[in-house]
Amino acid sequence: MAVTIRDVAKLAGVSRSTVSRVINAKGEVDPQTAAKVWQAVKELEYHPNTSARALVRQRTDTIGLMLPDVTNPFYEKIIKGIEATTNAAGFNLTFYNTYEDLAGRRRMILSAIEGGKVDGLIIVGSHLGDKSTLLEMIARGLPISLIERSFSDPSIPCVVSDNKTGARLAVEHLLSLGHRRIGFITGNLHYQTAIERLEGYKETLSQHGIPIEDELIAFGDFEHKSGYEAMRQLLALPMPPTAVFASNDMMAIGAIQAIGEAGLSVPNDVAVVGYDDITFASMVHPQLTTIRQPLYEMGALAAQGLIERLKNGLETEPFKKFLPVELVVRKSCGA
Amino acid sequence: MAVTIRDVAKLAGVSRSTVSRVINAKGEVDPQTAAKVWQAVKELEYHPNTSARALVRQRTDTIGLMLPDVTNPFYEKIIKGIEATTNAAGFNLTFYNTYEDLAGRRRMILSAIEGGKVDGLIIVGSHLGDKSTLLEMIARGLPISLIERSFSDPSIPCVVSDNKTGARLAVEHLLSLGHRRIGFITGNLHYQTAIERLEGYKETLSQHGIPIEDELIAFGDFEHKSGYEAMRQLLALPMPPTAVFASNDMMAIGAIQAIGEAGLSVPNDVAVVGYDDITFASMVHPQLTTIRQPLYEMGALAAQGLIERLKNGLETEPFKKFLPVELVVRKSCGA
DNA sequence: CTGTTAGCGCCTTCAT
DNA sequence: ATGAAGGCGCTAACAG
Repeated sequence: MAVTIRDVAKLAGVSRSTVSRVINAKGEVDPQTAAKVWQAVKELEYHPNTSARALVRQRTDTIGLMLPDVTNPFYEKIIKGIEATTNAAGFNLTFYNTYEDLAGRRRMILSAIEGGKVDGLIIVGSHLGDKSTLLEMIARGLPISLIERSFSDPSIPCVVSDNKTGARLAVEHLLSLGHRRIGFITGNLHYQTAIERLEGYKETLSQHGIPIEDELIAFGDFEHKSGYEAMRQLLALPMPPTAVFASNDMMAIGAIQAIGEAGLSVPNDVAVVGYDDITFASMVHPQLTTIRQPLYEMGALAAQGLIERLKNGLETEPFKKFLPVELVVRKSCGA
Repeated sequence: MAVTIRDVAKLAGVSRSTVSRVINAKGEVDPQTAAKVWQAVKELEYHPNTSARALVRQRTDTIGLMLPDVTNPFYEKIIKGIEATTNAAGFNLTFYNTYEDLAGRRRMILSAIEGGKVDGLIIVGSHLGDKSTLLEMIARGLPISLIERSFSDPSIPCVVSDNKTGARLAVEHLLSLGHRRIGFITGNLHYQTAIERLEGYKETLSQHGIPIEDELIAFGDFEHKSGYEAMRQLLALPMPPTAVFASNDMMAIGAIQAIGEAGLSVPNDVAVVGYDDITFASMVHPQLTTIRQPLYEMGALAAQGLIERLKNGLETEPFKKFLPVELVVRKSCGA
């Protein structure tokens, strides 16, 4: 059996409540007794039982992070930002991979929070079809923070970045380099970010008096493979684009592969811009010109907001953060 | 307050123990009452409290996965293999990022298991300096499974792959392509895998009558950046290698970047072989020739072994798995 | 400053 | 087939 608080109490010659006071630094305790208790704790290598503690405290001090897939490189910086913040605040972090399973989402959220597995939840990048579930959860008062998904409803805490401006920066960069036939690879259009970036692309072209050609818009789903395929499609056009803006870096990397396989080179034959600035963007050759989202900061802010809410209860004002993005010029455009 | 088993009992007009029997499918219960209970469960959206349940059952049905950094792409396939297996067996999975913090490792393990956060632990790729901690934990009888780290002690369950043969396959492939000056980029030599791959490189060259030249061995640490820097160093040699074998794919990708920046091309000027076959290996351009470790399977096996141990107690025989690797020929060697 | 007491929500004998 | 009672390990009033 594992060592319990009774064992520590016995060894230290005090009551269980005193041990509890000492290890939780609550209430006044004679320094002498405290020392004896710590001594016993060390000697027995006592570790308070997490379940027992959570049960009586009615909180777990852990936050859940729900996203499609932890192992997707896109989430790296968001995760690091969240992790740093939760760690600093003394919270544990546990991951929930949804694998896009819309049907299971509602149950997952409920079982996580209502089942007392976590005190609150951070949800990243949810599908537009999740709308009603999300609204219901918020209406119930469940402590939830959203990243990359916003609602006009002011009661919903969320942090998003400026996707439209991001797309504009990308397109204008290519325009300034002299490109006029600029292809676009969409993300999965069931996601808010994908839609906003597409809108940004279209609006920017229009503003510069360039007609939008449907054949220059290829549909992807944010995955590497779809970027590769979309690029092949664009390359097969009678008049292929001289530049391509992909809705995320993974697809941009896929596009670069397709360009290379076609015997063409980046940026000489085709310029490529990505989106996100994931770690890999600067690791591939040529290094990717891209739009940087402040992913680490977004994670940190979402975590911070949730933690505040957890500490102060519902009286905390729900926050809405709208973060700026920036163009990062590297090698894939020949700039 | 969250709904508890009392609420369900009251609504269904039965006692709490009956509710417990129904939801856990234990003991005989009248189908009629069972139906009433399920009805109440649904109506109230009852979710059993995880802590209370864990406290009385003395188990959490969750397995911990301890690794340096979940967001490192190397772990993707291992994680997926573990996750699929634990899910299928009804276990939850929680991650522990160690960030190479040797000092904290012992405490993390103890607090996870002794604190009753997890029933058992899978530890991936631990530093050689962890030896005593690991041995101590095993000696205590803690349920732990190791991946990418083995001990001669038969009581320690571990799954590793054949690193020496992997290195041999890589070197022989380059040899067969006519290369004679083959550079090598080591991994972090505090890890078993790095040492074994270095040994494989040296032995293979010797067997083929090629002298080992120290200047052709550059030191890396498994990170992308170190591969880049090691390659620059090799390229600066009076007589640079015509081929390079990197101890993992991330460093190989870094090496390709350095080669490209030097105005040379892969595979025409320098051939490159990686190791691991992470997902990215086939996403970069040119696609990476590499040694495939059965990472998914390694994860699955480690999880399986741990779960068996958890179910059967200590009487389960500790397992040792030694898996084969294979050469995957793609584009980075010009084969 | 310290001990006693009473649960937290659930499962599990033991009766009935 | 069902209910009553006890306790998992811990914390938090309440006394003293």
